[in-house]
Amino acid sequence: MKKKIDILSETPLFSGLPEDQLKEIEQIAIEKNFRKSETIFIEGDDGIGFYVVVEGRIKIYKLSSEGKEQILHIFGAGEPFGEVPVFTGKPFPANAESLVKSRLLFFPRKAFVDLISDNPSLALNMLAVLSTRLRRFTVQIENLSLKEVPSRLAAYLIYLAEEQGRKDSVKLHISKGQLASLLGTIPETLSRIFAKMSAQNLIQVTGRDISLIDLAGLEDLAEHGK
Amino acid sequence: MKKKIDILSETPLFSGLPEDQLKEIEQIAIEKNFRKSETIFIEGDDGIGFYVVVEGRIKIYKLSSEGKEQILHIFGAGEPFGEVPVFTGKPFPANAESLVKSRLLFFPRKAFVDLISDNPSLALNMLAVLSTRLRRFTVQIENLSLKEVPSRLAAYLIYLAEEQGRKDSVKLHISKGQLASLLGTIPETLSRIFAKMSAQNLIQVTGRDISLIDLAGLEDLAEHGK
DNA sequence: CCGTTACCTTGACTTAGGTCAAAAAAAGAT
DNA sequence: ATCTTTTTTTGACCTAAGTCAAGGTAACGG
Repeated sequence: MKKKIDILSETPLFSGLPEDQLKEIEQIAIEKNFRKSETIFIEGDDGIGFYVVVEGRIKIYKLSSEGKEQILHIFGAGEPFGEVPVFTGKPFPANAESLVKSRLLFFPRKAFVDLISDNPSLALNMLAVLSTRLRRFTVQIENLSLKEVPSRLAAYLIYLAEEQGRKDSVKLHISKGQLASLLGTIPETLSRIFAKMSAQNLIQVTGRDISLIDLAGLEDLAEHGK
Repeated sequence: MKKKIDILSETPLFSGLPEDQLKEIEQIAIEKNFRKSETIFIEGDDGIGFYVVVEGRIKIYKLSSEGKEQILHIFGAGEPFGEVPVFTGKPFPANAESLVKSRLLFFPRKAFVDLISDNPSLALNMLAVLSTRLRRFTVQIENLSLKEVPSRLAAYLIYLAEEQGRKDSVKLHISKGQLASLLGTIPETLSRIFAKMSAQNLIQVTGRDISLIDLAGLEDLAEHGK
């Protein structure tokens, strides 16, 4: 089991900060544990602080009035989430739920704002985190509105391959149903597209393991359409 | 013609800052002027600074490989844009173009980061700006993925009515073609939906002037589907 | 090991909304 | 005003992807 301070020093939000400041940060952090599928907050809740994932996996999502889910992010170890209300003063704009048993650190709003106020590096780190998040949303909007589902899936597989440091196979860390929700579609459609891409010899699917057979083909599919 | 410093004090980014700091900020700002339909930056350009709109209107957008456009934001007086590269160090994730003749202030990256570094209020203001932007993107993703075009249009009209402080009529400040792009659709579809909503006596359209005849009906359409 | 539950796939069908083409209407320019 | 260009509308058509329904497969607790 990792120590809190080790996680802190590894998260981009706190990277490059001197030891004594990390200790201060650790002081205000409160550990919270969640089992699988627990709600951490829901849309409209007042945000009295934000979280950093120590271990586990958290999904941030929206629900339509008919119950369809769109996943906005899936956060893992070292990633902060729920910061928006800290700086806007408005409620959470989305829901958060643990996908697996998770250990989180909670940072109360006021204490954290005080910390940022006399710590420019921390402020700049947080600005970088939020800016990176804006960048990702830009890509997500582009995908949803300008690309078709097969292209989104191809792009996601390529992204996963880079993230996992392999270039010929990837392992999904979420169920295919959740992947459908992340890509802005439904399980039936995703299943059919996996089948089609397999038939075209772009990939080979075995449960959650996916071999990328034709990376160039996938890149082409991701950029231009089929 | 407004003075630079008046605009600065009115923008949320600089609100609440003491006079002498505003003067410092003004020092580093460089005025730039653009005619209608000029490119300010394109996706992939290195961001050497960000902008604040003094007057005019700027669209931030993405293009698909086939040339379809998705507008991400339309910014008016007092609003900053192009800040993401300042804090991530990566290139612009989207394109920016003037919709009309516009006057901007440009803030060079380094000078601005220095300013933020010894000015916690400015840092917190910038965090609030970015957080608000994240919130808006959340809504945009929700709209694109969980709502149909008529609902998005209804929601947009309601938003405009609030913004313009009237509750029975709004005036579009962009062309219907641009509105289509903002809503993630195409002009033909938007035109048909305007026609249908008029037939249903929800609205009445006269050029860019739109009367909101049945606000309750619009709200229902925006929340739940047709 | 077996039953239950959750997850995934496949088929038949429907539909929102996109494409293409052309006309009509507005907005600018000379 | 009149011509030109841009914007908007309308019609006929097509297709990606959603819905509904039913099996199949894998995962899990007892």
